[in-house]
This record gives sequence, structure tokens and C-alpha cells, in this order.
Amino acid sequence: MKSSPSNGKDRAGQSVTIYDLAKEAGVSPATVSRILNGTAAVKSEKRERVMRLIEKYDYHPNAMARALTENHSRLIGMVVAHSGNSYYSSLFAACESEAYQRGYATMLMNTHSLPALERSTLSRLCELRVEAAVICGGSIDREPLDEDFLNLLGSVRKKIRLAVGSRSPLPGIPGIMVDHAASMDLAVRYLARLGHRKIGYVYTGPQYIGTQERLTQFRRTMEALSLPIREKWLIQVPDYNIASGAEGIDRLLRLPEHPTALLGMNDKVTVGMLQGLLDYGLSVPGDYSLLGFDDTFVAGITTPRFSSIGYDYHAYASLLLDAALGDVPESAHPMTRRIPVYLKERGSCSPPARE
Amino acid sequence: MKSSPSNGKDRAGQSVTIYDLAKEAGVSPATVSRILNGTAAVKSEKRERVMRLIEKYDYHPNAMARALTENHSRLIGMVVAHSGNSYYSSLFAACESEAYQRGYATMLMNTHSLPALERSTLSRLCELRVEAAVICGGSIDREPLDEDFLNLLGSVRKKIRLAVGSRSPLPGIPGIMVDHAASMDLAVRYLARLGHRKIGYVYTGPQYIGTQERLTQFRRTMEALSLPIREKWLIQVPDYNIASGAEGIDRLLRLPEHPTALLGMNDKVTVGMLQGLLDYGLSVPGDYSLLGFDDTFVAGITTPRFSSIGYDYHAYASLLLDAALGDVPESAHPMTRRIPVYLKERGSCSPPARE
DNA sequence: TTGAAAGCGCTAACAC
DNA sequence: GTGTTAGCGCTTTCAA
Repeated sequence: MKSSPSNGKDRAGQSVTIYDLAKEAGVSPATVSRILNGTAAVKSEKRERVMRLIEKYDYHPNAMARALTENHSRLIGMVVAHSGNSYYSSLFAACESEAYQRGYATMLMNTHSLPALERSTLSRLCELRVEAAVICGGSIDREPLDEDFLNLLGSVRKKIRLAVGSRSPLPGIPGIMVDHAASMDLAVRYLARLGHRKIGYVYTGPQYIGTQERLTQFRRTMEALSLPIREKWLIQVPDYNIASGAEGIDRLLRLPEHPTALLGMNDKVTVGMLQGLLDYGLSVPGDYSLLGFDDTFVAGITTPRFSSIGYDYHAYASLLLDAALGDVPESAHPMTRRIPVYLKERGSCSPPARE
Repeated sequence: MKSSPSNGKDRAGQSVTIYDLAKEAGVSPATVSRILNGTAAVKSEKRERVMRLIEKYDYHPNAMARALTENHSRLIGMVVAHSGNSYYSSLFAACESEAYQRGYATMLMNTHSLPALERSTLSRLCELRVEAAVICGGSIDREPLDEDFLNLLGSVRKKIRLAVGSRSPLPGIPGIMVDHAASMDLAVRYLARLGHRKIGYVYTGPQYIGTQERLTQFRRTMEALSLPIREKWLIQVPDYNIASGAEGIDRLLRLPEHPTALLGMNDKVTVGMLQGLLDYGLSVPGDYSLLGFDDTFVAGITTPRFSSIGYDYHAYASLLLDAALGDVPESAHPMTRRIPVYLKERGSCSPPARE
């Protein structure tokens, strides 16, 4: 027999339930539920009485209990490599806002690109029965994909919907990804249009898909424009950070011959490159034109500011959630959608002064 | 009568339960539960059998159901003003990591400092029965505190533990806050030690507690050191952003007499100030010494880099979670703990060149 | 050691 | 319109 959980006075820390409300209002729990959800018409007199009690006790329905019966949690999990990083935090902010509008709350979890953490985080999300998880950064970006990770994704996908901020790793898991090829094409053609023929590129993480796509496209566009590709000017540095950018410049300037325009893998690397150039007493765009990728706000705070290839985080977030929440049959072909890119000019590129 | 929820073959999308495991292993659900939680000794033979099934089905216990019976969700809510902002995203990253270590998952929600969103967000967290919520930014920082908001906090506090990244707003709600007075004292004394007597300060948001504490301390320390306070050099600008910093410099340079050292409310404002100075063809620290607050990474990417007063985000996060998860009796006196500050030198301050 | 059964707070199917 | 009742998946007495 079901009896009111809090009989008589409230038990400490125990929250009010629909049974409490029902009893005090002299109606059944079902009626309270109907009022709460607008599931069916209820006599306005009773509705009034219940509403007053809801006010009085500042009643909040228990989302867990609700999720248990309705079989949906209204929760979305977002697992990123480093939420402290401005790329991920901007993307998350956009996703959170998208999710909120659709009535979902968002859990954000960091993996620091550690496979063990990726595994346990995904496991936690399964336990929480999130309705979908969005994965950005970490193993998902590796090329080729790690087999263990792929297995993990496969088994997680059986339990919860998944979408990734990368190319689709598996049938049934849609991917949304920046159009890296288009971004590189845009960058190179822009510099070429300014008159540059000698273009250098400082890049990182050859094990990541984005890097590979950009590098490939770099060669393609250079060739398409009949510009010479100098392997020495393609400089691979260890990390996605400022120090690596500076290191890239160091190595570049030691070469006998230099390019007239420079591309940096992302804004952080480009900041390092800029600092490196300035430390050598060189000027931008006087001595070198400089162009970054991602168009984060840092491109606007260096001196000089630098131009950067960017894309719309809100569009990205929106597609990511559509993909995560949408109905993607498990059998669907791997499907990757691309985010379009744009060029934000800030005056760090000009026609080459030297040959 | 209780019967296995998935009788026979798995129903689509329906997940495996302890009943399924129990039935297939030929034990009772209670036994499975005991194995899962190590609540009681179970014959290793049965344990083996169950474990194998857990593997086989990649079983994940339903955290919602568990939360419902155990009456704790292992969830923490973090509500911030703008998670895209590097101050909040760094703080969140630190909190998430702290929470994860303690076995909690974290929900991050943005309020954009909108009272309506603050209210609905807190409401949502109550429904989710998070075990604690941490509030940073928005109304919680206003001085004086809005009465409606205070009421809201009071009623939320009755349902879930609360901690705020500001001063304690109410008995029973602990506050953890940067030691703004100490930070300003450190800043002014540092400049004074370099020989500066004329110090200007560009600040924002006089309706916020941090601003007020800094401004008050600015006057105090200046007085303590017998330095002249010039009201004209205390420049109030509208926003916490780059444009405001530049505006501050504009207004300052129009004055007949100028200070030799400049303080910026936070790093973003300071970036704007730096850009403003450079735009006027002035140099740092040649013409003006410049010092910021928060020591975010932006202080290291401008040219020149600038020194800034900072504090340890991890210590901050750790105290915040201690406070949120700790046992704070509702009757406890308002209690605010302060985060110590440090000075990070990056060469943007030197002895004054002029009088 | 183990199982049966009650209950966590809510929704929904099924009467009336 | 409204109440009764049976779960949702788990933990936890209480007995055995």
C-alpha cells in the first residue's frame, strides 16, 4: 500500500512530493501530476488549490523520478579535451545555450585527452542516461582513430546518441567538423591574391585529422595556383601553444631563404609566431604577412592584431545538437557535415615587400 | 508482482537492468546490487557469474534510479555569468576537476547575468536535486545585493547546499572570494616601491562588490603611503572589455596632467588600455607603467606583455567545493573566505621617467 | 549468504 | 475530470 512519504510534519532535508501536495489539497497524486504537466484538463478550483501549495512549499518536481518513468533525462553530456581552452569554452558556451533553449541541461566534462578519462567519462554519462553526448577533442580527432577508442564509441553508441566535433568515426555517429580544407584554401588563395608566392606554414599534431586535412589542402591549393612548395617551410612543432609558435619562427629564420607569408596552425601558435618575429626585430606585415586559424579573440589583442580564418561557433553548436538529438539510425552511413569558414581581416597581411 | 522488465529478448533502446542480470545469473536482484556496491559478501561463484554478464551486456547501473533510492545525485551545479569568458572557464575547469576527483559530475549553466535566467537555472538545479550549486558572477556580485535575488537564494538554500564565488550573501551560504583589498594593496605598494606617486585607475561596474572593494582599498593604500589621490585619474568606464580600456585611456590623455602608472580593472580592460596607449604612440613601460588584475593568459600575449595580479584558480576551486559540499549549518554566520593573491611580473612596470 | 518485498517520486493506463 | 494502481531501476530492511 502506498502511503504519503512524509506523514505529518516534513522530515528534515526531505523534500515535498506530489503525495504531500495531493493530500493537503485533497486530490489525488495523479491530479497534481496532470496540473504540473498540463497532461489533462483539471477543474480550475482544484488547480488553484494545488498551485497555491506549490507556491507555499516552493515545490520542485524531482527530475530523477520523472526521468525514471518517462525514460528520458533531458540531460546532455559534453565531453571535451580541455574546457579551460578558449576554443572549447566558446564552443561549449554556444552548445549550452542551444541545449538550454531546447530544454536540456548540459554536463561538461574534461578528458585532458587521456584515454582512461575518456573511457570513464563516457561510462559516467551512460550511467546518467544522458540523452546524447557530444565529444570534442582528444582521441576523436586522431588520425587514424585508435581501435580501442573506436570500440568504446561503438558500445557507448548502443546506449546513448552520440555526435562528435570531428569527422564521423562510425556509422550512426554523425560528425560535425570545421571545413579545414576550405579554410586552408581560403588562406592560401588570399595570400596569393596579395602577391605572395612563398608561403610557410607552422603546424602541430600530425596525428590529428584537422592538421592532416589542412596540410593536404595546403599542397593542393599551392599546386593549383602553381606556387612552389618548399618542404623546409612546412614546419612541424610539438604543441598547440605559444612556445611552439615561437620555436617555429626560430627554426624558420635559421634557414637560408625565407617565405614572405606565414600561416599558423591556430591562433595560439600564431601568437607565438608573432612574438617570435617581433623578438627578432621583424615587423608584421612589413617583413612577413601573418595569418592564423580559428579567429578567437586573441587575434584581436596582439600588437599588431592579426587576421585569422574563423567560423561561426553558434552554427557549429546548433548543428552539433541537431546531430546529437536528431534521429540517426544506427545503420546510417558515416556522415560528416562541414562548418563553413570565413576570413577576418585585421591588417596582418599585405603584398610582399621583397621578392 | 514484480516481473523482469525485459522478458525474453531485449526491447529496443531499453537498457539492461539488475533484474535481467539477476534472472540470467540465477540470483536475486538484491544480490546483484550487493555485488555492484560491495555492500555485503557474496559467494565468489555467483559474483563471477554476474560479473561476466555485466561485461557481456556492458551494463551500466541507472544513476537516476540509484539517486532516487539513495537520495543523493552525485551531481554538482555550477552557475556562472558567461562560461565563454576566460575567467569563468578557467575557474570552471578547476572546479570540474575537483568535483570529478570527489566523484561528482558537474553541470555548467550560463545566466548571462540575467535575473530571469538565474532564477530558472537555479530552479532547474533544484529539480535535478544536485547536491550543491556553486554560483559565480551575475547578481551575486552586486552591491548591494538585490532583495529578490536574496530571497531566491534563501529559498534555494533550503533545498540544496550553496556556495558562492563572492562574499557570503546569507547565513548558511559560504562565500569564497578573491582578496580584492589585498590585490589592490599589493598593486599600489608595488608601483610606489618603483617610485610612482601618480597612479591612475580605470575601473568598471561600480555596482559590483569587487570593484568597490578595490576602489576603497586604492584610496586606503594611497593614503597610507601619503600618495596624492587625484579623482580625475580614477576613471570609470561602462564595461569589462577591451573597448572600455581604450576609452579610459582616451579620457585620461585628454586631461591636463597625467599619472605615471596605470592600473586596469582586469586583464581585458588592461589590454584595451595598452592598445589605447600604443595607438597614441606612447610606450609601456617607458611612458606609462601598466598593471592588470586576474593574471589570465592574455597578459602574456600582448606586446609588450604586462604584469598582473593573480590568484590560484585551483585553490579557489578547491575551497569552493569544500564550501559547497561541506557541512554548513543553515544557522551559520555568513562566512567569507578569501583567496590570496600574487603579483606576476612581466616587465610592464618600471620607475617613472617623468616627474 | 541470500531472497522477498517495500519504497524512492513520478507518470500513465485504466477505470469510473 | 478524477482516482487507483502499476511500474520505472535501484537499495535496503527483514527473514530465512
